[in-house]
Amino acid sequence: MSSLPRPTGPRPARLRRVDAVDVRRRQLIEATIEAIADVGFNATTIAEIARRADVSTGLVSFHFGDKDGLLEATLRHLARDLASTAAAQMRQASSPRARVQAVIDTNLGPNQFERRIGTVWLAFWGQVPHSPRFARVQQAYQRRIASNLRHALRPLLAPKAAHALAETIAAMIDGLWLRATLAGDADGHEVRSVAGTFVDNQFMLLGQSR
Amino acid sequence: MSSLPRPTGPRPARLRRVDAVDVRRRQLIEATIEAIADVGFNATTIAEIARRADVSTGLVSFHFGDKDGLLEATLRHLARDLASTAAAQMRQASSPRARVQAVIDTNLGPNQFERRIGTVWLAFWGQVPHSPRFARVQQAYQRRIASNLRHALRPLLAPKAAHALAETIAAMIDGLWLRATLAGDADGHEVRSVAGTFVDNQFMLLGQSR
Amino acid sequence: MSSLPRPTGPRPARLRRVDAVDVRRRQLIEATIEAIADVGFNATTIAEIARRADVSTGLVSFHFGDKDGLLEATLRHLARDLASTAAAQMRQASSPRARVQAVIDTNLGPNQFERRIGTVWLAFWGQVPHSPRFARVQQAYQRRIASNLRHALRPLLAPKAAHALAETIAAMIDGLWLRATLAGDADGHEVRSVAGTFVDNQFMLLGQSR
Amino acid sequence: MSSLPRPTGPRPARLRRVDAVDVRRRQLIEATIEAIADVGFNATTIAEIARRADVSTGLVSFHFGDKDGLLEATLRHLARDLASTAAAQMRQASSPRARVQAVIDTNLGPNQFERRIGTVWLAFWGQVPHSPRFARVQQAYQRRIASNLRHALRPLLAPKAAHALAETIAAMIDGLWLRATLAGDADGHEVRSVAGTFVDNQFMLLGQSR
DNA sequence: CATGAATGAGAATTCATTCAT
DNA sequence: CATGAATGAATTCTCATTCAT
Repeated sequence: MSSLPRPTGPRPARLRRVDAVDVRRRQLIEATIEAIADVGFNATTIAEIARRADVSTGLVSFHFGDKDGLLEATLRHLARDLASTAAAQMRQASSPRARVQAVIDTNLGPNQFERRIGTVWLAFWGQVPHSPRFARVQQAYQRRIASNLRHALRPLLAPKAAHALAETIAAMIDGLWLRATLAGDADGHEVRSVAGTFVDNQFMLLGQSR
Repeated sequence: MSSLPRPTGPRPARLRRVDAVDVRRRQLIEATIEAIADVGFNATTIAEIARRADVSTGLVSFHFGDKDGLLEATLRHLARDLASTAAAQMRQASSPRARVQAVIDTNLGPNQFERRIGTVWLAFWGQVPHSPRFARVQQAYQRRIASNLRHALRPLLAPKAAHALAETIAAMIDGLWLRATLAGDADGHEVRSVAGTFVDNQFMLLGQSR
Repeated sequence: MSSLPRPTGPRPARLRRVDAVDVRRRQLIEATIEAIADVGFNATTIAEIARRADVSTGLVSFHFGDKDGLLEATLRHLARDLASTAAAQMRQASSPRARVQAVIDTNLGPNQFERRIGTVWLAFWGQVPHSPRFARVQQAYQRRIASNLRHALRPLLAPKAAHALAETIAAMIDGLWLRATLAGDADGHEVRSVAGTFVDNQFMLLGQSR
Repeated sequence: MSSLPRPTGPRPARLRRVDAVDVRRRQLIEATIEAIADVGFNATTIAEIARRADVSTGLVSFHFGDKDGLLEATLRHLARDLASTAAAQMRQASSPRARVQAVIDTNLGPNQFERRIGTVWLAFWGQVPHSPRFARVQQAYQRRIASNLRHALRPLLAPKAAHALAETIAAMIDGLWLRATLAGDADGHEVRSVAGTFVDNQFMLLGQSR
């Protein structure tokens, strides 16, 4: 309608096709997360997801092939989200202790204690042992946490010791998260401080053992 | 058919009615555990369970009302199993440290790392946020661990500190278990030693802080 | 209700379980034949079949696994029917010529020209090139016709010549049947006489060539 | 955009509009034939056809209205192909016997034994009894064969006899084709010779009966 | 107590068709 | 002319539950 000369360049007035598709995919993934959080894994049907995303049921297969494809994309989305948060927090930390705390804050951060997120992770974990697709994503996530922690501890410890402590801290993080989520605790504050104290203690012991 | 008076006494030749029923219930619960472990929560149908138990599908509703009843009974069975193992190990422990170790050995014992058991717990946990029935059982289990640990630590610590340390140890136990199970590690040995070392460190710190 | 002593033996008053199951299977197969004849292969849905058999849709998978299983069973039923009719007619024929006529009468008999039957065969044949299951049944049927004809001709001809003539007669039978069915002709009478004349001619030629 | 007068004449540089459209239609029809031959009638979806023709799914409705329109056009294409081949072969034949042979060679020619073509005819025939559109095309084809044969036989026989023999030969042709196609035989050579011998015999009998 | 045939609601998936771009 | 995202009805298959035997 405008008679002004369109600026040449990569930017058209409307959303580009490919972007619109990405938006739709995101929309379906969000709807999936909400459905799992609200009604659980079993009750999360394609119809339920489509209803929440306000699209037709057929669209899921169009964009994700089948339900499993959508679920895997959803799990990947959750994992990627966590990873990018972790990366951002790690960049801002300037000491080993701070970097460890960054990992803790990411994994036990408020986001992760939202009912919306926590129950979804839990639901996926319940499927992991019987879904190679989920297992792959889950393993990548698990390795990334440990790797982040090892990297943070490297300046202080020999590789083997760094590995052991990283695994211990990772377990503590996951355990605290798990118990809080299963108990329905919404508050991550106390949990984060427990984890912090735990790490402080470990670092104190490290200082002594030197 | 015999009109002779039945000898009263400790044991009739045949199984008493009530015992036969218990055997059937146990048989169905075992089949359920195996089915969940083998094919996952979603693929565990009544037909699948009945096939494994070598009974007809109709029998489930007879003994457990409906599928959900069977599942809840199965979860209770798992929890009770763990509790009785814990009680037995606790009785034999004579020091606070040994009692803590008993909790660790129970929860990270070989049983719990059987694929058969671990994936089943995980599967149930995935349902906990959306099943009040499961949630109740799960909460009881979670409280029992913490209570066992608090009881073990009471001789050494003030109630509040005991509570905090108990929660920390419980989190460590669950975290180690979770990571090992999700990663498909079958070996509980290493995990138990990590937990032991962790507790040793905590006790060492306790000694210092006095 | 009767107080007479039951005759011991294999025959209970009511239908035996296994017989009832057979009746149900037969019922579903008949419904399938009618559905294909009436509305065609594509429009023959499980719901349509169940409606005609006056049972629920779930019963199909219970008895035949899936739709394909029912379709294969239906094709086998048609083929077996034809085979048993052929066998009966062959037994009553006392000369080579009569035996050939028996094959003709079976395959071009009134049954085969019922709309109910003809269109169903045709529908299956359309699927044969893409269904190994159907192809197997079809091949068995095709071989049986040729074998019947060869057997009838054996007293008159050397094996090689018998084979050739059998194939020719079989082709004539199938071709007549096909054209009549495709044209919607309900009348098998004319077709049978054409086939008969054709065979007479062939036999006449045989007589001359000797 | 050009305002120059288009040069009238035999051929413009670009394809004319109407030709380009014809090319597209042909392209879609060929893709349909290949799809039916490869995956069967039921699995031949519009998406499958579009994929093979390397166009979008929407194009089908544009050019053929709907799927059924495309299928009918495909069947007509097959029939027209056969008819034009037959016409060409007939023109070159100079005797009644040769003209009959031309019909045989056309209908049992190598083309018709290509898997690509044979299974497609068969698939359509399976639908004929339930599709008036297909039935019309099929009847036209069937009549044409018979008419060609009658025409070839007219110099030798009275109309009634010509009709009868034409039907017999047509049945033989279709029967041979059918059995060969259903059996998956790729070779038309043997089949053509069987048909030839058959006709020779018939002609010999004709000579005798005069 | 136990069986297993039968039901029927509900789930995933497919696919012809439409339509804004 | 052409695209392909979107729709939504139709279909198959699954499965917890019931109930006559």
